[in-house]
Amino acid sequence: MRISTKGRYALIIMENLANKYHEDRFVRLNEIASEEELSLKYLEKIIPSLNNKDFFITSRGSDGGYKLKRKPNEYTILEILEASEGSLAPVECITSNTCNRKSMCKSIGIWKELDDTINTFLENKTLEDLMEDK
Amino acid sequence: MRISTKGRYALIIMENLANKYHEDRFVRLNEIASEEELSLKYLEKIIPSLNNKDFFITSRGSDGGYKLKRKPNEYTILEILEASEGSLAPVECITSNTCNRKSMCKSIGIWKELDDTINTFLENKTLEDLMEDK
DNA sequence: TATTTTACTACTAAATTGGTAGGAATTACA
DNA sequence: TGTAATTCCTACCAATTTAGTAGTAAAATA
Repeated sequence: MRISTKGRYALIIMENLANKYHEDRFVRLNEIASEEELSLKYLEKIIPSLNNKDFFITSRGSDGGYKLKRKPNEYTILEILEASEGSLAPVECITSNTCNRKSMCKSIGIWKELDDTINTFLENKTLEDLMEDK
Repeated sequence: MRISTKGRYALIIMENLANKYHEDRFVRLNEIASEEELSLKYLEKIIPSLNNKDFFITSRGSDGGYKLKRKPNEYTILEILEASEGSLAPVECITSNTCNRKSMCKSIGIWKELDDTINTFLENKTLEDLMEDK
């Protein structure tokens, strides 16, 4: 039941930007990639899912880059992970309703409670909780 | 962050046996497979991970099968899922220690807390919570 | 000895993961 | 005006994982 690199690297991108929030400048993705020792090309593939959620102010072209739109404590870890990974639900049937064992399933109650437990935990953590100067 | 069919079907096998616990007989895997509309051959592949953990009394040959060794409320959902899926830790570094970003990682604290949250929840649910007559 | 069942090993197709590669669009600046 | 820097977008790919199937050996019963 693992979080993939997509979600983990998304958190790293966000945390990197959070620590530069007060600098109020556009941060190049390549700066993040080299500081965090990650592939620029792979980060480029992860960032649209975050950008779609309106997490950033962006600027293209020379001297372009990304900065956070909101204050770090206004992003929950849950929304960052859901944006990058999709739903964190432990079983598909919580979100999709396509399971053909549904009528006979005894486990669904536990899966829903587990899903709630995970979501509640991650909803109550924000980007600020990841920051250095905390 | 999904539980795979291995874990889900393991829970189904255990729940099926739990509901027959009072009958005190060896239940053939084929009986479970047909009642639960799952492949016998696939269940055969899942069951060794449970059997290794000493969950069953087994008997081979004609009239053989499986029965639970303990009472249903003496199996936690956590131990069943860990037996079938392996660790449920949301990131590998919680169990393995091989991550090369370890010194710079800001997220590890959150992952550990999440892991604890999940484990605590599943430790406090037992097979009995899945049973019909509850 | 024949049948039934667990136990064990090998194989496989499809999906997912974790990337790489290349180029178009946009902007700053010399 | 042109060049470099950067985001944005699409296509590709190798390795791993998932979700099984197939076949057979070993054990127990009748």
